[in-house]
Amino acid sequence: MYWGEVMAGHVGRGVLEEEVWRKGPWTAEEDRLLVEYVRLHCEGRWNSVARLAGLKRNGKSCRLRWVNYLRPDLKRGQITPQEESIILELHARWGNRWSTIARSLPGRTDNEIKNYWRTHFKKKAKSPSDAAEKARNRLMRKQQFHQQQQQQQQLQQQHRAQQQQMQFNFDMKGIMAMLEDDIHRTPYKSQSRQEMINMHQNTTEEQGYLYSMLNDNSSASSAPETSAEEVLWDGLWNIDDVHGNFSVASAASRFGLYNLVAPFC
DNA sequence: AATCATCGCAACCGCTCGGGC
DNA sequence: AGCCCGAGCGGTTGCGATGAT
Repeated sequence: MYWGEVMAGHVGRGVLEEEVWRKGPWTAEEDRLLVEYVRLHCEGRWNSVARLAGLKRNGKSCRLRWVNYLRPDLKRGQITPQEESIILELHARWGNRWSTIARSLPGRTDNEIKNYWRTHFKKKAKSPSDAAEKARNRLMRKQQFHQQQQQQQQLQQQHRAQQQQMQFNFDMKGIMAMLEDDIHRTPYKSQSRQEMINMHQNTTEEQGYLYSMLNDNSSASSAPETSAEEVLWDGLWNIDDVHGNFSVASAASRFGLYNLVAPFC
C-alpha cells in the first residue's frame, strides 16, 4: 500500500490544503464505493468522484478502474480463438488503435487487448514471418475476394433488397425507437446524435467484414451469402459500443448493467 | 527448498483532443 | 484566439504468480 503524489491547491479562505491521491491497487472497499457512486450518478465527471464518493483517488484512476475492471458488462475469462483472430486482423488493419479494436470485441477493454497483444504477438512479430504481416496479407486477399463476390452478388441483392425493403422499413421504426431510448438513457460525452449515427454506419461496415472473417474457416463462401439485412442487424446491435460496449453477446450482462445503474440515471 | 526468469495484468503516466469560457 | 479543464488513448511500469533450474 502506497501513497501517491501530493496535489497542492488553494482551498477555502486562501488556506493551502494538501490533497493526497491514493495510488496502487484498489481495495474491495474502494471498489464498493466507486460502484455505488456510478450506480447513483452514472459515468462522467470523474474528477468529482473523489469528493462525492469519499475516495482518495483522482478521476483518472477512478475512470480506469471502472472501465477496465468494475464495469458490469465486462467479459471475464480468456480471450477466445475467435477473439484472437479478430484482434490479429484488426491490428493488421488499424495498428495500435486499441480502443477502436476493443469496440469490435464486446466486453473486452482496450487495456486487456493491448496487454494480450503485447504478451502473445509482439515477440512473434519481430521475426520476418511475423503474425501482423501474415494477417495483413490475409486481409488483402480477403478484400480482393470480397470485392469480387460483391460484384457478382450486387445484381442478386438488388432484387432481394427490393423485396426486403418494405418489411425492413417497418422493422426500422421499432429499432429506431429502441435506439432513441438507449441513447437517451446512456450519457456519452461529446457524441452527438449524428456522430453516433455515422459511427453506426461505420460499425455496420466493420461488422460485415468481421462476419465474413469469422466464417472464413468453416465456409469461405458463406460470408458473401450474408444478407445486407443481417449485416445491418449486427451493426445495430453494436451501435451501443460507442457508448457502452453492448452487443448481442453481452445482452444478458447489459440487462444486469441497467438493473444496476440505469434505474438511477 | 531456494533462486531466478518469465508471464500476465492492473495501474500509472504523459500526451492529445474537444468543449466551455 | 487562447487558455483551462476533463476525458480518453496509447505506452510503460510494477508486482504477484508461475515455471524452470
